[in-house]
Amino acid sequence: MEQFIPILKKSKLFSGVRDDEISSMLSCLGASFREYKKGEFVLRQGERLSSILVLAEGNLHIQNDDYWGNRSILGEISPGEMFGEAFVTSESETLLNDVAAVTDSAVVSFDVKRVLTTCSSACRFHTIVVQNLFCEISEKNRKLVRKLGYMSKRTTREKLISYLSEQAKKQNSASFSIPFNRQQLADFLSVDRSAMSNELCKMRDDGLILFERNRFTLL
Amino acid sequence: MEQFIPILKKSKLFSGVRDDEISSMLSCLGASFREYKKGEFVLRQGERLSSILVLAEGNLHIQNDDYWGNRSILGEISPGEMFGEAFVTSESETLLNDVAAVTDSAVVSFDVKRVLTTCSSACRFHTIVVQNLFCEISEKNRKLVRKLGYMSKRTTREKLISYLSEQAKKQNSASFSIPFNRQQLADFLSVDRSAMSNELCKMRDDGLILFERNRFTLL
DNA sequence: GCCTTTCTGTTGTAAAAACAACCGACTTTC
DNA sequence: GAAAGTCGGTTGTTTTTACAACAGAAAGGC
Repeated sequence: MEQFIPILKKSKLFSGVRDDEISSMLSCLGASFREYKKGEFVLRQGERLSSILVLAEGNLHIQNDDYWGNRSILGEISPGEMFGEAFVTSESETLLNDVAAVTDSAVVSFDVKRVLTTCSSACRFHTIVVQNLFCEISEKNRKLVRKLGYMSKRTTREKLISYLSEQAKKQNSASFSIPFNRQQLADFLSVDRSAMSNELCKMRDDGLILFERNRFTLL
Repeated sequence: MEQFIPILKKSKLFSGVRDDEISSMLSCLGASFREYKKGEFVLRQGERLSSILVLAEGNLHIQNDDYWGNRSILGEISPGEMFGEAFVTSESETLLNDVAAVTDSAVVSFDVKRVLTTCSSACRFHTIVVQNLFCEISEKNRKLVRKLGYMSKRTTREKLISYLSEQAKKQNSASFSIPFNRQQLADFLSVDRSAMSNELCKMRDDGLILFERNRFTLL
């Protein structure tokens, strides 16, 4: 487990926690670790979850496939990000989505309930981690709200504009890369890929954007 | 403020906290209270927020109106529910939506940062409230994920079915009321009201559902 | 009661998206 | 380096939605 301390140290959840504190938390919380091959499922819809997970390396998609094979991508997880946290508090509710490894990935998991329930809050790291936990779950919340913003737009063009604008803002530049290919972006925005591809080209012809592969520029 | 203790006691945030503990928290956290008339805005998009809010009575909508007057309803707040919590942790980010009073409402606000930052976690209520806070923000998170589930459906019919099924499940009955009228439901699902109304009738003709006003039965 | 406002359903038309099929460019694999 | 697979773009058709305008029912005010 020790090899992940540098990675965990950079994660938002352990931000501000010293190496030796992380180390003691890992053993205290019975942290475990697992690797996943590209395409493998880290979590499956309908499962129950009792641990919080942090992606150590790789890339994950939170997604959902219906009977007819239509995929919907809820979000994307980058290294250092926490996931699954919203489902550990509910005894009754099961996972609403699959989590799949887009590339070979490594995941660290541990029982965050213990962070919240043990009365050892006197320790410095407990206080910090609880705050970090709250910050990161809030951020996830805002991410979902922003996504609902894109999805509530009525036309594909509006969805694209709101998503791309947000990315430009986030990356502080009119030129930026997105973490999706065309099919994935379409699944993320819940539109048809070919129709979206078509709309992107129209937007380029209208002088709104430039793009090449997953790199976009807003004009 | 004291008059709200019975209401706050029933809220999820203070679940498991004794009256006298709530009382001391209120003063400790400098809780304040305000009433809003029907139609008034409790929060406006773009504002910064430093307090967590709890609805004591009435009904609120988290919503967003674009330039052309198209409204999008993100969610609905019932008495006892917390809101605004996802925006207190971010110094930089401003509110993404308005919060409007659908009926005359009363709101209690207090600085939850103090719950998290003070080192007085030794007190019983601090521990409980932090746990409650985590549970409720997780629940909010799941609510958003569920909403994204409805919105990711491609057709109005599918959106309606997924939303109505979820309500039936939540209320544990094939017959249930929803907290929206037609226009509000359309704004919630981001579809056109008349088209949705039309689709509902087709679904009734197809023997899928029965409805009258805001009461629905799944068949 | 009567008037006004709000709510819901209906219809027709125009616009947009989904769907399906295909093509060429580029990658990967053996 | 040939074959298979992936990716992005294009086109035409069908389906669905948005939009607009209207009408009847229900609710609320005076």
